[in-house]
Amino acid sequence: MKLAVVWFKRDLRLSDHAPLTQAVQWAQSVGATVLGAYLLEPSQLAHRDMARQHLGFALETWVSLSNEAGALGLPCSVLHGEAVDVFSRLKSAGTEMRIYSHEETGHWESFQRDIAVRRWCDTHAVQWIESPNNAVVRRLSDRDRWSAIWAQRMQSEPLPVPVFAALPRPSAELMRLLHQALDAQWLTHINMPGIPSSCELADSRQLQTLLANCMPDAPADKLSRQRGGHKLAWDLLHSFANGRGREYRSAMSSPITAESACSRISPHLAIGSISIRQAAHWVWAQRAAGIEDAQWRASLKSFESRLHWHCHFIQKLESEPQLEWRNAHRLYDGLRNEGELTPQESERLQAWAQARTGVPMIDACMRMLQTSGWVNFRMRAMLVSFASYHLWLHWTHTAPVLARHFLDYEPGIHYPQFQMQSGVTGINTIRIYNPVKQALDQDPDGEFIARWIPELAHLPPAHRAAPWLAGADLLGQGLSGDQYPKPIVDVEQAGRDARDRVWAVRKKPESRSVAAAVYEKHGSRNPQREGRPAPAKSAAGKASRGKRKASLQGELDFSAPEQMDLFSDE
DNA sequence: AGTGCAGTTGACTTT
DNA sequence: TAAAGTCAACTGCAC
Repeated sequence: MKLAVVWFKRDLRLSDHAPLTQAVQWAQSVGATVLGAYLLEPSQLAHRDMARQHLGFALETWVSLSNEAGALGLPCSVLHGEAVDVFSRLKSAGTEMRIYSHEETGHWESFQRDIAVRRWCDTHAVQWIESPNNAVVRRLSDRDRWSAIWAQRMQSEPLPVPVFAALPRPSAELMRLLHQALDAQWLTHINMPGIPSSCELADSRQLQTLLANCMPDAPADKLSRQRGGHKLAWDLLHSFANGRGREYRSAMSSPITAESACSRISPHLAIGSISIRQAAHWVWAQRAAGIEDAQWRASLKSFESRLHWHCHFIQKLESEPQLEWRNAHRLYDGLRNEGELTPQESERLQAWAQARTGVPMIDACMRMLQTSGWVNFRMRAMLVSFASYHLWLHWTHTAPVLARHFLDYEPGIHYPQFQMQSGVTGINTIRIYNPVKQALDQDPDGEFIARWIPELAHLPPAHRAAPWLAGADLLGQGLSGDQYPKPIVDVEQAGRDARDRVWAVRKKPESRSVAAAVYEKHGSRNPQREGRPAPAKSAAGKASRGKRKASLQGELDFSAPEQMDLFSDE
């Protein structure tokens, strides 16, 4: 008896899924049965970055995949247990087994889990065939070549949903063996005739027990987060194209306009209900139709570049998984406290995480995130900047907090971004966001602050960005410490202090050579972004400045590469 | 009309 | 997708 297990990880889709396609091909050639499996692994669910919303979104996506797959004739099941354990049980059903999956770029524990699975497969005569994920390259030796690989991978046609009809149905004998091997409680809601459907999955007592064990302290799922399922992902792209995204490029910066002008497909990309290649082909199809509107054209271009950057960041974690817990540029080690928090640090971390820093734009963005699981990129960068610079907290303490809040949490984007926004990569410009300036720029009417911090809504709009500057007469009218806190730091002073401390490291003579090594391994080689000569100016003084700049370009220019950063697609 | 000057703008540099 | 600082050109206005 032959069995091909398609191990779905963060690639919950049926189309453009190479492992699934390959499994079906093999199964047809040797008469094997294909089983689609989604694993709920206690050790992975217990990771500090995981929250119930992630599992909720994943299961919604899985249910839609599983129902469609069932209708097409592919049996799918959720299997509970550690990966090696689950595969051992499947193998013990006496099958000749193969595992098909994508290469996963995840956090350290998933990396270790994959090593363990690989070792188990090698010693148990099980073939595990992994396919590359999007444009991420395993064992990339030369960063210079990466952009070309991205283009090559993206340009090939997305794979269609395989035809399952010709596959042998799982025999009663196989089903009996699987049930026996997995034990009834390990095999949940297989989508085959006569077996309960998966729609009650998220409410099942089994799952609640599992969650209670793995995430005992996790807050409840977010009620107003986006919902999962590949159909919803495509709906988002359609509404984006039908007007919502027209002003994407100019509207993505303000949290007010970004909410609807951004594509919002990022959670779907994170769980893989749509592939980067599918999204890229969608963009190109829009463009092929011819675009009259300059604004929409610019927005689409902007959107496409984010698909590129998505993989660019994940590639960093793929190439150096230690980035999850170690600075890219080791000279920054020890700058902030990585160990146990002092009581003061702990208080600052709590205030930030609980949206009571007393700095309205920070707290407003954190509250939006807490409620919905999403805020636009610029505001995410500001939240990280504030924690890392003004509050002087090490990113290893703050990254898990936002990981649990981001519905679109993607480890490969999250950690490189946290390092970048904390100024510890050495190859990126140090960006210290001023939350008061951001409030005035992105929320000039104080509308966003009033929405998320009703305690401040009675203040005149001009005072909402920095209520501590408001006169005593205004403060007396109900704005007091017991309603909305005073700022826990002096924003101006803390920003200056942080800048001085980070630049002190950056200016050390040995810093430059380490940065060069970081750039060699991780830096962006996008020719459109880098080494572009400044446009020549006519005036003599400007020409001489231009010349000076040009002469510097032979050296490693730390400000040009990596100028464009993002947490996720917006 | 031309000059001096404070204030503004924009390009560019520094941190 | 930073923010602050520098510098020169420009502007509006008073005289």
